[in-house]
Amino acid sequence: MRIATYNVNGVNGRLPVLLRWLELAQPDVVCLQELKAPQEKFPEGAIEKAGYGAIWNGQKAWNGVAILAKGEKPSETRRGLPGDPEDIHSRYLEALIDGTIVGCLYLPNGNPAPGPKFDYKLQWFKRLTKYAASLLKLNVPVVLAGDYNVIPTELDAYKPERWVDDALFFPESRAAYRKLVDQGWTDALRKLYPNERVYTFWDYFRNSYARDAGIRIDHFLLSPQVASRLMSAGVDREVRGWEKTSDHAPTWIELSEK
DNA sequence: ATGCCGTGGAAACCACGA
Repeated sequence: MRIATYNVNGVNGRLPVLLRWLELAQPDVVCLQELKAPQEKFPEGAIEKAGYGAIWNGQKAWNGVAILAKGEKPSETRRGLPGDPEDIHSRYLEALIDGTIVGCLYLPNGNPAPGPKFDYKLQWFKRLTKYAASLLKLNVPVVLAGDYNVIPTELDAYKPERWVDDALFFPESRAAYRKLVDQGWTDALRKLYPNERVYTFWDYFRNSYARDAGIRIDHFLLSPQVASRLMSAGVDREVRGWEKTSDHAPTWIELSEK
């Protein structure tokens, strides 16, 4: 089973690119972030025509997450993180697909830091960490995939020194990510590429993609029941070079059958 | 050192992103 995560930066503006990539890559499951579309404007028909069932948690203009599954509608198990009824951002969606719990998340950016947006990021992180612990306790296959908006280590940035004043690389952000992983999750890409620079995002400006000035912020965290089935992983980085593309590239993992 | 580009929504600019 191949599971992908892709921050599309606008699902309607990105639709041609998304459909082209789906046709090419044929992932079994896809987690999308930054739909930037209200619930009623999700392109359900086009995605269905491409062979995918979908559930989504939309929001006007910002945020928004979706889960697609080839040939079936994902069975929704959760919409939104627990712990803060005041939080109206659409940043979490979860489904049970083929016996695996797939959580699709879009963690807050947090800039400018410090400030209220950074506080919100850390709060959201805390809620995610608490909820993730409860998922681990289930002792079932769980994949937490998405845009974590965290550069975990210096190995995950083209020029780490450029990011020291950024919420994605603040010590608190990295510590929060480390604390989450240390519950017992496996960072799939880093597990398979322990010493290599693997990027999932390149700025639109400064010719970043051509210079390969990227960062790794889209991650897969695997529960032990899934980690043992991890066969391969990668980034479809050529998609980042397409016309009218997102600033993120699709990232994926391949799991063996149970 | 810098939102330099891009998206969406509202309004001929602004918020937001990383």
